[in-house]
Amino acid sequence: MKRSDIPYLDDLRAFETTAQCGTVRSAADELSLTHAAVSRRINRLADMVGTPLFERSGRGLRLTAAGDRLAEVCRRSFDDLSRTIVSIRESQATDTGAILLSCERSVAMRWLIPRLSEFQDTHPEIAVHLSVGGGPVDSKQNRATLALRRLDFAIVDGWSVVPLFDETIGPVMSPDMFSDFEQGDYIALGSNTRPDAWDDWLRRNPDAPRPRERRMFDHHFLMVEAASSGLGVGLVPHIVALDDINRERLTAPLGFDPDGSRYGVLHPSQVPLDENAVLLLEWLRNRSRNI
Amino acid sequence: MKRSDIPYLDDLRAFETTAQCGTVRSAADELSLTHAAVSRRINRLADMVGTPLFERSGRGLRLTAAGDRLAEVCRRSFDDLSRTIVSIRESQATDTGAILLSCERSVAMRWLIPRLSEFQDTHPEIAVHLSVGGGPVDSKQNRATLALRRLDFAIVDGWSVVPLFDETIGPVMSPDMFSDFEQGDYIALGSNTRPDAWDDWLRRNPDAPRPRERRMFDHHFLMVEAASSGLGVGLVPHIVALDDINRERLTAPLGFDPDGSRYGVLHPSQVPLDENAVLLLEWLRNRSRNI
DNA sequence: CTTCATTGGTAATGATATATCACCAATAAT
DNA sequence: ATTATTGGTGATATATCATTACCAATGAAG
Repeated sequence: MKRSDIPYLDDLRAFETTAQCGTVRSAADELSLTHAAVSRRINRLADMVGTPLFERSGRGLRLTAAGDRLAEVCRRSFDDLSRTIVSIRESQATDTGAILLSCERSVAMRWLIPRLSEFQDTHPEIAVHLSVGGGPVDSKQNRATLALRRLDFAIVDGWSVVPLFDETIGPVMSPDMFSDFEQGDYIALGSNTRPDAWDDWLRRNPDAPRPRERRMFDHHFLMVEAASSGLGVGLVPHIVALDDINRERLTAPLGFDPDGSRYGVLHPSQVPLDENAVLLLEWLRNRSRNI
Repeated sequence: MKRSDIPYLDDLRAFETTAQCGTVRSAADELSLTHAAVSRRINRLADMVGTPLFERSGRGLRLTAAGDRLAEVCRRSFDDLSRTIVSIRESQATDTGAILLSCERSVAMRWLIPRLSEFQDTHPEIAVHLSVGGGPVDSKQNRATLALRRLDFAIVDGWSVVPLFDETIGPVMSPDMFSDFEQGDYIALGSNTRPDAWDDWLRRNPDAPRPRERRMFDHHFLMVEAASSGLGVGLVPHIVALDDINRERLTAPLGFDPDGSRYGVLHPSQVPLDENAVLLLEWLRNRSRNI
């Protein structure tokens, strides 16, 4: 993902504050600025996005649809950042001895957390701090952390990789939607995090029934939830659908095909893993053997 | 939440790029800056956070534990922002006629989405675009949107509120953890989004068994998932635990008590709701009648 | 209808922030 | 020992940006 699309935070903050306050002038008060400064920032942001964020309504402003979406993402992101920063400020050196395990959100929710209690039962003395986040690992070297990742990026020097299993993806749906799916009477559910997933899959599976319609979600895990709730057919990794298939909340009539990528655990190769981390790593390998 | 804890985006971006690249100099190249500028930004950010984000390692840097956490939040937030911005750029006027329904993440996943298919079955012609996000509603007036919210903030002028139900919260756990809970041999699972939830609840329920330990998650829905997976006892709103209780994946031995707040649907009062939105609103009221 | 207090938008200017250019110290490889 | 890296820092020139004026448009009050 290119980051060239990110404007200045100060612009975003001015915009978000204005969205909350409702008027430029009250936002300016809140930010200890003049309304002129706020106005400039908002306009520059709108230029950058390519769409007006506000439209005039009487003597005030109202958000456009695009502005509404952006405002909500801003608020969430700022909340996340703010919360993490105060949390870091407070929890100085609280994490003594804990293992930091980083993992993608969907995998954490649908695979890791449901199995983690087993590990905790056998090793109650080991504290595992779970940190959600995917994508390339952050730096050449960071803390003695394990990172469970989809290996779709270049491995940075200084990290060791323990491969776990191949990623396989396939269409999944609520069992009572199977006949609709066979007849091509289904909505394809996608996520904006992997926008080309359906196109790629349909190209590789020319005989599969074509979707009647498409529907995008902002997050992968919302899409999975929507699939198990019968809103349509989701294209998901096997690992994420596993438990719901066993519970018969989902079926995968066409099975799962490898998409080339694989999952693995990354850890810094310079610093040797401590014994707790080795235990967790071994447990991860065992648990993922039959996927 | 005060937003005074948010530093400049340019600092965050310099930090995040450095975390990804591994060295200040390569990050400076990427950002078309000199290494001096990047170094300054990182140091200022570290001052703001109150903790060193990097520590020297040979001639390079490595993230500290705090830096690691912050880097991951930065990456996620930037990805989110970047993705929505390009998505807004592309999808100009794609959302014609769709209802925008905004809803908190946890409630969307554990309550709304599982029920939404029912609404879609009876009204397949109505497209509902779901947008996750909670907290105060953004502007005095925005699009013809419905927002399902916990009403723990001041209602802005220009919005109408349709109350739905009172919020009740209570401790929930996997059924086989019940005896441990009774004996006070349990881990209290909390989320950083509502850090005082357990303290408040324990104060209001002095006879309830006290937790042996605490464990915080970065997000509410991770905590709920951890509770149903048997990692401990979560303190969650009834609406979020409802389905898992019916499926007997969770029990709530002490039931749920009102915590003073309530849920409702917000919509702009100036613009009249179109008929589709009225249908959705009515459906929401019916579905939430027995909570 | 007029007046007045709002609203947001904009051009020019001066204050502020900041990137650069030097340096330096420390490390690693040759 | 030498050289090419790394990151850090002080002074200065630069460029950003907030302010101060203004203006147009709207809505309420008289």
